[in-house]
Amino acid sequence: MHEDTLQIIKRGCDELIVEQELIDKLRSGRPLRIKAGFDPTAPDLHLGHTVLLNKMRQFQDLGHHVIFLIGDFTGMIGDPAGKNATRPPLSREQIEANARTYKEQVFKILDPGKTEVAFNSAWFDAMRPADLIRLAAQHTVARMLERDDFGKRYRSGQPIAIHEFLYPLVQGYDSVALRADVELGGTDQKFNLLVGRELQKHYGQAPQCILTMPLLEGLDGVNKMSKSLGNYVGINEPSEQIFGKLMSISDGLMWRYIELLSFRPLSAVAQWRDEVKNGRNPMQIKIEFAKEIVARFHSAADAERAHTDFEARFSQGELPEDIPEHSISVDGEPLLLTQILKRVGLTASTSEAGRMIDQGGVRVNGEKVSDRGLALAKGQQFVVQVGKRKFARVSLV
RNA sequence: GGAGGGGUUCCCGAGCGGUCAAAGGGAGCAGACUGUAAAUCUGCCGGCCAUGCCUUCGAAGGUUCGAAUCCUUCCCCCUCCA
Repeated sequence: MHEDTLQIIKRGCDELIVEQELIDKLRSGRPLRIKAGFDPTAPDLHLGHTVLLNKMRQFQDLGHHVIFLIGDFTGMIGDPAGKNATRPPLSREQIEANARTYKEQVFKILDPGKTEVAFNSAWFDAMRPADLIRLAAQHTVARMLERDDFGKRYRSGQPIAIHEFLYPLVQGYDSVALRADVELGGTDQKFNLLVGRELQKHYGQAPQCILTMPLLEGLDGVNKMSKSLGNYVGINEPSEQIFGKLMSISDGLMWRYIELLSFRPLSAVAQWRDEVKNGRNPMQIKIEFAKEIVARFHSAADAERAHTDFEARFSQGELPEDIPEHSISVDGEPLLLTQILKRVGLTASTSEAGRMIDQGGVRVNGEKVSDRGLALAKGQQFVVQVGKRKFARVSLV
């Protein structure tokens, strides 16, 4: 084993269980089987996912075999989050479509030649009820309740459906089926990952090592980054969006993002911290960081462009480059601005449009609008703006 | 199977016959201030053909001039006992 292999593996991670076991496995010299599971329903990857993907990539670079597992069977259960509904299984076509989308995105980070994509329906669909009962017999309710969210919900009187207990078992069994040497996951996965170890022992395998990665906070700095909360930066987003979103995070959160997402050496990051301490504007560093990320998913040229675009737009108040265009047909009577805002999707309703006008958040061609009765006649072309970020170019025909 | 508690607007959570589109908090949005940051302050925060009208308080019926509030049935959740 190379001297710094372990250091590379451990960099940025939250916890490694059990370190000595991993050292022994690495010493064996064979390529290790590295497993990481993904939800089949969310093929829209964001920066939060890349924390894990980066780690997978590091394993690949060290010569190991990475298994990208799509939990299409697990998806029926839905990771327990207080909802007790089972989800209908996705159709074969949907799963394959999602898998394709995954690959497009994941291979921006992973090496396609060194990645095995697997689906856990492959072994669960073949399982008979008796097998499932045997699997369920490997764990106790008391141990399930050790899982933090189960325990909390149980104590506070929140419902827990039986099938939710199956989730960790199913995920753990995947490790058995794949003969995983190491499983990667977020810190929130620790319990499930540990169940994998237990099950492997029951099925006569050496238990997998567990490497947990910290969860990346979303743009709000409070909740973890997730699509449903809308606080995410998608890796497929246009470069200006990625840049802008990263610029909007708070200074404190910025350091967290740099720690988990930047590939810069830690010494360079330490230097940044010193500079800020000595009075450098943190925004400068945020720009450097945002450029690094844009360059990773687009290109260095795109990163430059996003930066200059950002300067023009916010430091000098110019209009953004790509304003969505809409044309609305008007017959005779002028159209109320509130109606236009709703139709164009800048506000959710005419009521909201009216409120926005009252609050001084609406501009037409840069002029603040204060009259919610304003109507525009056929033939007009203009740019409407709601708040700082939402724009539309409208022509009434 | 028995007894009790509960389901309120995005979330938490008050309300318990009219003054309720429903307190308070959180989230969110807009404005001021800025570095499109944070913090802070102010305002908004169901919809509409908009000084009025319509839809909402688990579901469906009913009582009443009037219901989130009372009654009936149903659905769902929790606790204790078995």
